[in-house]
Amino acid sequence: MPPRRTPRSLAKAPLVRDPVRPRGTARARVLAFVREQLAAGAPPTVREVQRALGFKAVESARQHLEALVAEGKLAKEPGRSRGYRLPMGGTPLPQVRLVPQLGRVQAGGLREAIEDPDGWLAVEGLQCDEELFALTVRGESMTGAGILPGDVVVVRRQDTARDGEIVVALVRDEATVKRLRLRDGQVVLQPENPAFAPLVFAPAVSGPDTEIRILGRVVEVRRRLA
Amino acid sequence: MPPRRTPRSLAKAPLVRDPVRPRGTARARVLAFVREQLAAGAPPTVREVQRALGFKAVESARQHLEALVAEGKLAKEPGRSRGYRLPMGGTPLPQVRLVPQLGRVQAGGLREAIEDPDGWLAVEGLQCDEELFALTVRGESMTGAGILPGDVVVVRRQDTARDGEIVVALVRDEATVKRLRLRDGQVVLQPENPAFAPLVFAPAVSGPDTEIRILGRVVEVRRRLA
DNA sequence: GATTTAAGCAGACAAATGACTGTTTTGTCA
DNA sequence: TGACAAAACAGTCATTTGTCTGCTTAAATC
Repeated sequence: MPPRRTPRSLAKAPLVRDPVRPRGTARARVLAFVREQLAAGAPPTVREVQRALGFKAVESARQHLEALVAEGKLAKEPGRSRGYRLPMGGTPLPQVRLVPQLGRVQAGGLREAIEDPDGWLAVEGLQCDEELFALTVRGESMTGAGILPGDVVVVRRQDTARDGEIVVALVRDEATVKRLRLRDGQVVLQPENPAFAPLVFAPAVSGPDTEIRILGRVVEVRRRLA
Repeated sequence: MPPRRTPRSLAKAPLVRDPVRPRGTARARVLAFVREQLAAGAPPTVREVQRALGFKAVESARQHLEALVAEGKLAKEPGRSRGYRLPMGGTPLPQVRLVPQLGRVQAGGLREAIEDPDGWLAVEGLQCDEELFALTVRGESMTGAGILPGDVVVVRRQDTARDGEIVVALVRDEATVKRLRLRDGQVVLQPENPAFAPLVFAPAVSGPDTEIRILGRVVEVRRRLA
């Protein structure tokens, strides 16, 4: 809705469009067009469907859309503009959240790395106020916990953690994944691989000034196979 | 904390130092919300941003959105409702796809189970024409491959697989995850745990009539930690 | 030929949505 | 403190957008 300042020529500007090409029934072409628009970033309005299909009346497009909803080939979010979606069989849609995926984390540069991520990861079912990021695991020190090199870990940003939790810690300017152990006033980063030795630190409380700094807790592990 | 970028009034930028804001600035949270909505299927309206961020005025949300466009972190299609997109130069959003998550797979009931899933999983970067589903792993037979009980595997539906791939196979009315080995005309389902024995089958080609039937190939492994 | 049915058309209206103007609050710094 | 700017707020309006009602046309059906 570009009010006063926006020229109308821009307002009517193109969609992902194809000229008139009667392929399939009108209804099938409506469905195909909605799918294209959804893939292109946003579902279309009824009038965009009308123009794309060459209808002379808005209602023609709307009838096709409603018919597709009745057939179960489309879903609709009532009361919203551009409310047509792909049907999900009645089960509720997961709450998807995008999490920045970081390449390399340097000392102190966590915040900068989050600001300029290498990519984005879709994660579900997590609190909206949690600060999350994702890292790719290097090394085989956690294979015993089912975390292999190349796996992606989703990390909840926090400065402290409890005994037994798997954390991402910054040790000597390098981020590593280990299991945290708190014993006798010591902080131990415990690998889950007999070939690796635990890292033991003195202070029981981590902070910006200590040798070790906890960046966060691992809340999810992902692995892509080929 | 490092100095923030200067988003506003670039002409006067040198004189005015940017104030240090609390962790999740409002503008950053607006950007995150738009990204999430785009991943969920459609960009939000200005008023949806307003409600999500808790603004009491629509204009507050709109100013943030326009500022993000000026910063180049968002793009806008003028003249359209829900016209905010990601800029072409930025990091691309993952193409999120929803995959049905199945509870228990009975013999022959895969198609029915897919039709009526227990839930949906957001998966990215996969071909749109692939038929995918998700399963929860039972048993410890694949711990050596980093697949633990309770993990969720994303499976690409296919009847055959190649040697060495991790597959989901239907054996005696039960779906199991194993590594596939094809040797000397035999089909071997190889566990990755010394405590388990491989399952050996005669025919090199699986089908509806044989003892074993391959349901698909594991393409992703996920594990949630508390 | 009359009836029915489906598809499309035309126009109108109300709600949703984007945008504008002006005011108030809030935080920073001289 | 007071000046200043950014941010947030409140209210209003224009455009878009969904939806409704009634009408026309064409094909199928009896």
